[in-house]
Amino acid sequence: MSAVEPGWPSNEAPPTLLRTAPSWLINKTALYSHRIIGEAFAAIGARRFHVGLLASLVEFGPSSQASLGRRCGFDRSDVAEMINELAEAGHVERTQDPSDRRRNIIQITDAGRIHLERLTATLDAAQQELVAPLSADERADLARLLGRVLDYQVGRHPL
Amino acid sequence: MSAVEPGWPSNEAPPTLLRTAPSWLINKTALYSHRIIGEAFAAIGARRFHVGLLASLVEFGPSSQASLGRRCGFDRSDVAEMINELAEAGHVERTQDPSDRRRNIIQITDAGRIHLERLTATLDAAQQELVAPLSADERADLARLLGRVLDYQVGRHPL
DNA sequence: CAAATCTCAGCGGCACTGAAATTT
DNA sequence: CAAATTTCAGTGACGCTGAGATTT
Repeated sequence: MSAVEPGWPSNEAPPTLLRTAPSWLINKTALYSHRIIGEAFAAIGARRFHVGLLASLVEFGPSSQASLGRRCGFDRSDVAEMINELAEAGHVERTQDPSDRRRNIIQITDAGRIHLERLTATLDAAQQELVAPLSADERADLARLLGRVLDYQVGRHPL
Repeated sequence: MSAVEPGWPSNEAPPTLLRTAPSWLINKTALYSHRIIGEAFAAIGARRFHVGLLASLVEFGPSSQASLGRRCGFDRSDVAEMINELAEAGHVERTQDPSDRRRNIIQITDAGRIHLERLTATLDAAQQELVAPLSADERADLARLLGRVLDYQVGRHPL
């Protein structure tokens, strides 16, 4: 048995300080997550942010851009751009709120719902690839632990 | 008991699809990690990449830039820039390898070792903040699970 | 007036690509 | 010639800031 983990080139393993640092483990795992999910979405002409926005609109109904941003953890200014793209693709409709004319009301379209179904299936498959080495129990543990950290941090600073 | 997790604005929780997606949990947790560690390092005039490179040089001795990049998971071209910065600050020395003149030999300096000690202390404190809501056992579980995912992914595609 | 919303222009950190030059 | 290393120029996704215009 070796001190080096499987998968690493045995002569060029990462320094112990990184290997045992939760922040490094989280960041590098997030990098693989980006790659795997990003490629899977790109293969169907989608982007990572689509799924959160559309799922939000389905679960909570029509929303303002600001509310969508708070739910999904996107900056207000980025949401404007994202909605441009989703509206251009016909996945959402943007109308002005007559009862509060500062706001846009964003609604998902039928095409958007269909798109979301593909996104969900694609995301599920990509995520299975991501956490492939973990058992079902371990996947649940990981989600639980990350959720605890996230809840705590969100309580200190909003997403 | 409510269905909404603590910390979230009760009326603007994230959609269930995100909340239960491992990729989203990882990405958002990584975002907080970036912020917390980044700010802690900025407060002492340091950057996140310093710690990995310097720790690598201490643990494994003088290395080429390519080797440093493979150990820490940095792109070859980014390493060149990073070493520029560390050399400028006097934390490393860059000399040409006489036995293989393609390579640079990067060595940590005494100032670099002192810098690393500060970095390590700062990182430890920042990481405690990051995983504050978890018990010691849970922190170990989280590191173990992330490490398993990382090892698996590194085996498929290098860092 | 204070606060919220939308929009735009721009910035910075970061991962990455492609290509050139050198050396093995 | 093939492969490895360094370097540079540039790209793109992403998180974020600041400011302006509008409305509540």
